[in-house]
Amino acid sequence: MSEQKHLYLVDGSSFIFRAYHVLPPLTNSEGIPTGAVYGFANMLWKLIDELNDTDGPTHLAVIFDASSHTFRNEMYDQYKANRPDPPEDLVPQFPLVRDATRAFSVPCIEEEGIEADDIIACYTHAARKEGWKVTIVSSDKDLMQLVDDGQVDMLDTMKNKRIGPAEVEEKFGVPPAKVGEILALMGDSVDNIPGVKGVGVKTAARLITEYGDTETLIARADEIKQPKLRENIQNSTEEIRISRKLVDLYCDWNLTEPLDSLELKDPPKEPLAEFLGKHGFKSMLTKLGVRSSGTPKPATPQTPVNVEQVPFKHEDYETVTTVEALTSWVEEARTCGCLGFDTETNDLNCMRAELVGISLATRPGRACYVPLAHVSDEGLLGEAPEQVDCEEALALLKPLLEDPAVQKVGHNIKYDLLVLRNRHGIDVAPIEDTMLMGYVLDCGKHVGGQYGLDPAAKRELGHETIPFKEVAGTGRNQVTFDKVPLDRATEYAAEDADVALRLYQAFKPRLWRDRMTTVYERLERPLVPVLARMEERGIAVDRAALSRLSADYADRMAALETEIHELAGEEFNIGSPKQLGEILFGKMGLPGGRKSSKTGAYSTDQDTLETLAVDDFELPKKVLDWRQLAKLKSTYADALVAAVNPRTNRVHTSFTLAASTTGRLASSDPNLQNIPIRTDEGAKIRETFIAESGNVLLSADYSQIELRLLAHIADIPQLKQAFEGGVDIHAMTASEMFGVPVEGMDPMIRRDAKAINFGIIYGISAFGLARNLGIPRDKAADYINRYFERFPGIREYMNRTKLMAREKGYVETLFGRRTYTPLIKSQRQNERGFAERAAINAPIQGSAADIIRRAMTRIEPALQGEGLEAARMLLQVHDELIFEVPADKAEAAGTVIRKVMEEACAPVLELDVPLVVDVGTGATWAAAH
DNA sequence: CCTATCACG
DNA sequence: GACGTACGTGATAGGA
Repeated sequence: MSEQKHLYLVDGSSFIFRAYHVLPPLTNSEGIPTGAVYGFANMLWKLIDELNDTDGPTHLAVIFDASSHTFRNEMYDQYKANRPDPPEDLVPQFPLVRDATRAFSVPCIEEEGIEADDIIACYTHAARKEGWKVTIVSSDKDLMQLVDDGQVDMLDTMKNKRIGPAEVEEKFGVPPAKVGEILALMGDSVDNIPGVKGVGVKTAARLITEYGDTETLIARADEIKQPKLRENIQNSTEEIRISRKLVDLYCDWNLTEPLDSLELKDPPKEPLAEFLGKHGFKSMLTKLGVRSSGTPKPATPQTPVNVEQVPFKHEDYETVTTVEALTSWVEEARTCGCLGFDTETNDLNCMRAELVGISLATRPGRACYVPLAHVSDEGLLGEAPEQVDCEEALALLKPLLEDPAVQKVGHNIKYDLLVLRNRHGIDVAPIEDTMLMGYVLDCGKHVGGQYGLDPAAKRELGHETIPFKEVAGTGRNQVTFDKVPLDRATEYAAEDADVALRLYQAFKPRLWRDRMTTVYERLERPLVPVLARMEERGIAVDRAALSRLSADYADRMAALETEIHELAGEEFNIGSPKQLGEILFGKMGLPGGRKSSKTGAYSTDQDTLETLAVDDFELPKKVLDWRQLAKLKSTYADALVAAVNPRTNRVHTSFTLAASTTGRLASSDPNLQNIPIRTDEGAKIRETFIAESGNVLLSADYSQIELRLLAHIADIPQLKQAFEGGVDIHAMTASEMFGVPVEGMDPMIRRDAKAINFGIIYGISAFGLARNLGIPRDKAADYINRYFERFPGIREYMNRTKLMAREKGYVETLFGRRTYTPLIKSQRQNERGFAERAAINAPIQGSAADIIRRAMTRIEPALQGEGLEAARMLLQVHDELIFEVPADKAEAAGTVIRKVMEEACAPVLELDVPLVVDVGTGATWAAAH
């Protein structure tokens, strides 16, 4: 028996997945995930070392899938089309697993166009012919076809179980040789093998036992007794035949490695020790007889650096002023794979900004600044400092910044992307953004601009960065960056690139540890270039129309002002809430004056003034009108004219990915997400947003997306049915609550139900609902109780969500985005109340935000695929996307856009409710609605 | 710089 | 029983 050769064939792919799911998300010192690699290496070790002589391998190979496209895709285009992508923290482990295999001196075998299963089949057949024993290390059911009495078996190393013909027959009810017939009938939803509807393993086994194979079954299908089954089989003959072909293993391939070359050798110690040491697999090093403290030198020149151990030394940063120095930095950067990167400009607004310099960091502590457009600190009067010619420097930098093998790490890199794209034609890629990493990791923990570079450096690295004011001055003495002397500029600018690189090293392992890599890589990073393009395109406005509106508003305001002053009996500043309050509630003695607890001033907000207006007081009515005009004039008409970029003649907003606690975007400078629409006067502003001639604006918005998500997340059958059937959701709610028929519903009752539906999304309270509807509080409480009675799932959702927030400290969206709720355990009940309502709202608002983000990353490629790249996405307003499209392409583009938006959850998720998108087009934004 | 107000989803 | 309360943003003007 000792002469008996025994080949072990390891199904590499399936094993990686199993190791990944079993082991915790370990990372090596470089922050690269290695959990699956560790599991894999351990298994190989076991196979080599621990099996006894009679069972163990004399020959061994690991088989991988080379690519996802194989000959089966040629046979059937839907094959494995539903396969979700592997988890993000598994992807970088694929090459490492191959490294591990080679470190053990075990051959890796893979072949473009065929699957690991086929390669395994080919080797199995070849070895069997030679009279060898074969063990397939896998638990994949497709491979069970190969099991054979006495000569071929399988080994499930996770369960430590051998699978022979008896085990196969137990599982499938037929001998191994017939397993292919069974698989063809059963189908496989994961691989998209159709099979026959309603046929599982039991039925398949019965049919194959009776008829022998699928062809005979098809030929004699009319003999089947059960009518439904007979019909299904007769209707699926094509599917059965294609399935039979798909599950069949291909074994005509010429072996790339001859059988004998797979002979198991003792792995040479040194490369193995180096591999194990590099990834910190200490227990295995010990087994190998190498003490981990005495681990050989690090394997790569890029020493794994402990971020905190490299001090910040500003004097070590280099100012690059010659072509030679720049060339040498570019060369160094090319080898480092991951480059810290930042740009300096003369303006915070990136559409107006001019590039002033670029900084690079190749490893923590090693960074430089390349000034490109610095002038003397006296401006153009003095002599400019020596620097590389801008064009020449950018020509040297462009290949680096566009090199697909060098990741450019920036903090808020969208800004840098735009500056370099704008007038320099450099498309920086691939990118990483440490601001977005910090945002997904800590969303909700910080407020305001706390994801910016300076606070992040303080928190994550314990480092105080040089404040901008320190180099550029403050107030009226502040200068633009091109006037900062090069030595100070270098300290400041190079530090930013250095910090970005260090933050990357700090965040990357945190992302993996918290399992937030997918959120970052799917919902944040890919949006950066998409938003950059939207901002760059901008949107056209009718300046003349805006100016006319502004003048009209000014006239009407002046008229109102005179009337208001007459009514008040004195002149005062209508725009001052304080003065207005004194007039209304002090001097005139109107009823209902509420003083705010904070400032002690009377409240004069819309609600208050409207209440007074109902009682026919003239002055508050006129103030309301005046306020509306003042708002429209200053915030919109005047501001939009001023925002038109003279270079492009369009308005370019800036979208922030890291602004909100829920995952929504924010728009600023100017904010184009709050352009008026609700009143007729306001809609006139929206009419000034126009398409270029020959084009139309196209608006595509999700209908009731948050309520649909509520129905799905809280699992409310009535809501789900209403959405499924296209029923008016608010009328349905009213009908359920008040027992009135949907037909001929009183609009006021529907209005109440609508307010309640929205209140629920906001984490309803009786007080809030009462105020919103202008009804007594006990009546509002009664409404809420009735709602909970009719839809008990809502209360369960609210309780479940609050509990999750308390126990884990965060809540999450359907796609895994987290919002931390630090105040959920506050002793102050008002703070706690806020946190609870925000916790209830965040999964709903945030899931909607995730969905439109997914759509936005897919829409441009989808349009391109249809030759519709002329349709350009311009704006996002939370549940709406605005495009500018050549008029003759609008219909086709609308079809593509609708499809992408409606299917944005797939393939990760299937909602219990349909998503519906309304599309409209028109010459203006108002008309597109 | 903070507060109040109001535009949007 | 009292406490204050709808969720998420950004821009503007007034006033300390």
